Amino acid sequence: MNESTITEEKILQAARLEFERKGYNGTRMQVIADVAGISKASLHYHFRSKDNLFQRIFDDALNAYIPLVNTWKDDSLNWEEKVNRFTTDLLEFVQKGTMLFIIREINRNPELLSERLKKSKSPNSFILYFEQLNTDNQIRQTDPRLLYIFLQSICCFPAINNQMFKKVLRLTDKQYHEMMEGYARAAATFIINAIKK
Amino acid sequence: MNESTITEEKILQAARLEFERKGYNGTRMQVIADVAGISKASLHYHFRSKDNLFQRIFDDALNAYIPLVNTWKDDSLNWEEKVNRFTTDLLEFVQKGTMLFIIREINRNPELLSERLKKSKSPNSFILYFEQLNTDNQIRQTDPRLLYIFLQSICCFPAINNQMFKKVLRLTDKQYHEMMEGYARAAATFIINAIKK
DNA sequence: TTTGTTCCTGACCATTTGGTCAAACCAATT
DNA sequence: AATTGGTTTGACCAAATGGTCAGGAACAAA
Repeated sequence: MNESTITEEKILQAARLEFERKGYNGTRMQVIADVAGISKASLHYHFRSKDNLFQRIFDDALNAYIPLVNTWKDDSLNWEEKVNRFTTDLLEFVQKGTMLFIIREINRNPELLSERLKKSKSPNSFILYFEQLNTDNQIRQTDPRLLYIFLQSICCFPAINNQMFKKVLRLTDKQYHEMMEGYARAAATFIINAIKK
Repeated sequence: MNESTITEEKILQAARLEFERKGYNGTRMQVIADVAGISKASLHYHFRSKDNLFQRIFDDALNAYIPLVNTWKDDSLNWEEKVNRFTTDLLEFVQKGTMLFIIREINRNPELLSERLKKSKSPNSFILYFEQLNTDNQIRQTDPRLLYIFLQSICCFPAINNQMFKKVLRLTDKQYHEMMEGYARAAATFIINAIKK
């Protein structure tokens, strides 16, 4: 790893931190430079502009997220086990705090999504799988699209809205964290119960 | 309604629009003034500063939200009917687009919440109600706090993440809107199925 | 008509912020 | 030692932005 790559790695790390925490509009190039331990001029040398740097960070975030929610591994597990793994994987990602960042920025500028998601070809494999389960009558008849939304919501929202949940449920950070330990499993069970015959 | 109140109402309306769409950092006082159809100086005459105006808008938003999620009306409906009404009410509020605003700003500055929520005394009435249902063995044993989170998530998240859902599920605006028509009912049924014995 | 009050505005200000640039630095090559 | 090419930086710039202020318009009270 040469000198330049090291610096760029430091920049990306700092930029990720700032953009995720403060959002595009709240982020200052000077702060990124400070956190990365370099000058602002050097920052601009490596990444031409704020927009440019942001695009890079946003792409990385989206590329980590999309495969996670757009694939439904085809393996030997039965559907209940699959639901369990899906919620676990999703929750692990979502804990990193990237989810609010993605949503916030898409909302600020919806173009961000359209530019990047045109390619995908066949319908979501999650949908296909649950359509089949419906046809085979293995679950209570449920619109797979709604099911998808329910599952995503249950997994993603607590990570985004944790401040509010803590307050309203009167939980300390520690208590909330403890509850979240078993959350993936509880969520999966809840969903399974809802559609099991 | 005197001259001043009319102007202030126009300002508040414009400010709400801007703050909700663009967030605190993305909002420009000049734009609020333009939308309200007055000068920036006049804007400052009525609301001393940007912070001041923002506080007002944020308070209004929070005051519309909190009672909605913190109360569980005690009436003659049975628990399934209550779930139905709760989801319906919550979804109606959430459609207005205020939810992402609240979450975004709380995340930017958690103080916003702590300042405003210290007063509430007894545990959330939703929790109390479902604790009782558990004790009476009327539902499948479920941690009421988790249930609360599940319900909130299912209702709030689709309104926040709609851009993403549309893309991933390959739905047009019209299709998505149609699906959302019956969403409150579907969500309630889903939740009821999950905890019904 | 004069005086006073409320509301409104153009012009202006200080600071912040993304971005540029010439000069310096430094390691490798000749 | 001299040259070269990539990297870093302090100083600087133009635009944007929140905020101020003196004065003007509108209207009512004296």
